[in-house]
Amino acid sequence: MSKPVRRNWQDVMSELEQRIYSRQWRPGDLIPNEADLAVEFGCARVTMNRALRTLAETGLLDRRRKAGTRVALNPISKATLQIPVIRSEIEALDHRYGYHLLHEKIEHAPELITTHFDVPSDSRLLHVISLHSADDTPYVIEDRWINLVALPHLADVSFAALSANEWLLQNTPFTHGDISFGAANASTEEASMLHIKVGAALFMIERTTRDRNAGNGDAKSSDTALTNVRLLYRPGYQAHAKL
Amino acid sequence: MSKPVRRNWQDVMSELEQRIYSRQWRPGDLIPNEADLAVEFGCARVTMNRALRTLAETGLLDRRRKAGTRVALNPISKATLQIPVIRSEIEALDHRYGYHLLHEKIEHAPELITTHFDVPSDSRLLHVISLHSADDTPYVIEDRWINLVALPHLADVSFAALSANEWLLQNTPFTHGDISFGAANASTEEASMLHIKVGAALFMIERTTRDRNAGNGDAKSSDTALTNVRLLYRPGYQAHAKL
DNA sequence: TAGTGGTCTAGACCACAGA
DNA sequence: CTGTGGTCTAGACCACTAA
Repeated sequence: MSKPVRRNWQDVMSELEQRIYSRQWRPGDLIPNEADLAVEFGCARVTMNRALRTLAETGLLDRRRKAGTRVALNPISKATLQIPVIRSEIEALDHRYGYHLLHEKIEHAPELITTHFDVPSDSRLLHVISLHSADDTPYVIEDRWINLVALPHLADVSFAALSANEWLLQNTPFTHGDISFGAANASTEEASMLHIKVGAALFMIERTTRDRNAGNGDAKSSDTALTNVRLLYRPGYQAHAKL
Repeated sequence: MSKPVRRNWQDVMSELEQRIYSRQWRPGDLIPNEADLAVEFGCARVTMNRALRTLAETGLLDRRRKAGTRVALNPISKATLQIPVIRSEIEALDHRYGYHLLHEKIEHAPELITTHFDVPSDSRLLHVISLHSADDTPYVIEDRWINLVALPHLADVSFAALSANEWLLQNTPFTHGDISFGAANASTEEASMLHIKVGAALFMIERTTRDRNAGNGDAKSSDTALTNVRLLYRPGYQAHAKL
């Protein structure tokens, strides 16, 4: 029983992890190729591939064709954050979800937004500001711009009852997007909305979602920004993730 | 050519995505099972499985044995954040990296930390505070506690020249951990370290790394916390990710 | 050019959980 | 109990890229 037969790719992966953690394979080391490892572990190459690929995805290994597989020098931690719908997030905490529409208007957007959306700077875009609350305590401010050029049918939707957050998530397919995290001091307005002191540190998420196949349905306006949202969370809020 | 033969799992996945984005399959819909889809697409079931599994991992599909595969109601966005070594992050921006050790002492830790580490509350833990800078501008404060019970050899290491961040990443294998993101107002001390105003909103990352197979090398003290670090970034800092 | 990872296929068995 | 996804296997060919 010198080499207990590993049954599935997760077991194989664990064993590989062990070799890394135990420093039998040290950072930078070139490890044997898939085929050899598969033989050594007594599994099919596909199984070994899955184990190695998964480790590479988590950043523990670097793989390159012909160059082989190496233990990563900087085990770049990849944290996978789940970004739930705000309502779900609040209800999962057993709080009563509340939603208030504060502002909904077609406006000329600041240049920052129009360049981000890649639309003419005098475009009229839909601006929606709303407040989500948990047990009647303000939870997060949602400040959103919607690209009516790409989503013209949204001009008539009212977000009085249902948040744009939910409506868009469930009704607007997007192919990709980018997101950034930061912090901001509460402005006077924001402070009064959240019932907190001016200047309090707020956790901020800013997200832009895009669609490669958007455009009004005719052209190939690839990579169209659909909406940009800035979420300002109440003080003390933290987003959690596992490594 | 009604059904162009899809060659690889990524093509298959794209076609599946299209059916979702085009709302041919709407949120909540039950879609055909793997076997049927494989026949329809003219590929092996394993290939279809890979495509479906990948979509499920990105949150676009919900899969359950026997219950089948459904288009996710809440396409929970999963953002994968890369957490690089601070030095790499700064150098990648073409800035000169600087490091200053501000504090390094074995102390009694606050209870918050000792309970987190699951060590006796009077344990003496290594406390390291340091400052990372970019082109001589303060970039981030690193406030770290190290579990000397699990990592006794660290008692003698000096972090005067090399940051604990790097040393630990490259020398201390960890199997998992958790991380949280938030915001904090700069305290008087923090403000003076970062050369900013008191109260400025700072983006904060707090991370605890653990090891299942730690312990001093003898026992099976599973799930031992190795170190906890709180990073306070200069105002304006943002972490970016793709969706 | 040759070695390595990336992927496909067909068939098989298993594990889980809904009906 | 039975349908579904989860996985394994062996062999094959392909794609990339370092040498």
